[in-house]
Amino acid sequence: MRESETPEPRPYHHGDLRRALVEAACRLLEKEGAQSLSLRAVAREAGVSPAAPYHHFKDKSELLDAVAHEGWEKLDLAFQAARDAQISPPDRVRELGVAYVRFASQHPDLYRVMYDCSRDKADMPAHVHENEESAYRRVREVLISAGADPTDEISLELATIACWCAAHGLAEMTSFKQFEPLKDALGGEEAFLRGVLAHVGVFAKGL
Amino acid sequence: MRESETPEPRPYHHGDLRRALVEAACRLLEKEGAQSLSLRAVAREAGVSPAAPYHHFKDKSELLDAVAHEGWEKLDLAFQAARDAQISPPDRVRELGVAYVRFASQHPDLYRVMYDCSRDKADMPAHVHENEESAYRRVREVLISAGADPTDEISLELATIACWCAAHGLAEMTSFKQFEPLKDALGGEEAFLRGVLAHVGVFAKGL
DNA sequence: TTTCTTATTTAAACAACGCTAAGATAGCGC
DNA sequence: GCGCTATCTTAGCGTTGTTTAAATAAGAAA
Repeated sequence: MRESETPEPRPYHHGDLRRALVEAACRLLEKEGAQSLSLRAVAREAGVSPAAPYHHFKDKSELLDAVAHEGWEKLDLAFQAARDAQISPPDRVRELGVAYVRFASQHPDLYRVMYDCSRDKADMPAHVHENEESAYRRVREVLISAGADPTDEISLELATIACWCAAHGLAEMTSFKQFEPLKDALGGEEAFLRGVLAHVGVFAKGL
Repeated sequence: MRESETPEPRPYHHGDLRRALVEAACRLLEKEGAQSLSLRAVAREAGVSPAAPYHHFKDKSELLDAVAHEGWEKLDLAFQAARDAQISPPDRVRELGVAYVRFASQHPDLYRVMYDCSRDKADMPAHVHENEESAYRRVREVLISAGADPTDEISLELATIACWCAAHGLAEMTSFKQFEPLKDALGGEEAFLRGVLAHVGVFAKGL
């Protein structure tokens, strides 16, 4: 807030502690895992006292909300390649699914935080669901261009939800070590993801 | 503590504290939620000191493992109706899916513990995957009797995994309040579940 | 400048947590 | 009786999330 125009004249004691805390939390998440992500550890990583975060976040869960928000933005970046690819609509649905699961596979602890926040509030994240550019809307549109009946609102929504469920389920299960042999047989995790999604109706045929 | 000499002859100090702790944990899970399920609270609920559980479980996660085990057994009971129903194989796959998600919807905190245990060990629960009676095998068999090629081992396994992913994803997302209007439009959560699963290829057509 | 006001941070403390170590107690075999 | 072992308790350690009060620094007003 209120960042001034010189290189580093910190307008307040720390500068932008809120931002620093979120970044420290992300750093710890990659380094130590979700298990050991305590508010005190975040404050320690940012070089401030344990009580400092409370001037920028109501409580720990609000810090995690901010981390999750950062996560959904990173996921959006991971989507870009699939979004811009010049491929058929059904293929694009599947590539969105692959990008989603691959992101979760590469940042498991961040994904866990992202999803736990949603679950605790019994809410889909705003990024995913609400605005016009959201992945939810995008899947919906691709389903239509792949042949779904645009007037059957209910069926369309059910199909979109089925997409998300399959992607989320796969995202959380892909690390199970029971699947290692199958991944090897298919030549890697990427092929495994594509293989599973190919068996989910909405991903396979566009409806 | 130490209720007076009741009919039952307690062979040790408490009788079967291990069992009592698991039951106390399940009770707390229904009453207070997963958030407030601490080891100390479980001990309190069971009427013993905070250190007592450590003679029956190595640490907290081992207690949760036992609770999760209990959970998978309860889920197996919830499966029975769908298993024994006299319906076509594709219908049975879907009914298994509905039973799975409905269980998670009715016992959200227990389901969370069940799944967190699996994720922390990067392992499918043994009940689900290993033995001959497992739901995993059962889905597999039903897929075959519904027309899947029994010789294509890889495709069969991918389809079975797709089933689990969709069911798990729906299990975790069904409580999102964004879906309330849709549930109302369809006449209840049960219809909503069936509607979503109908859009997942493996549930809809058996392959 | 000096003073006042407010935003930010710290230090100190509280209750609760997971867990460990030491000792007390109860059941069992001898 | 004796010892032995499993079980449970009391006490304590280090950590956590959170609150309170005091210190400090920045901006505005005099």
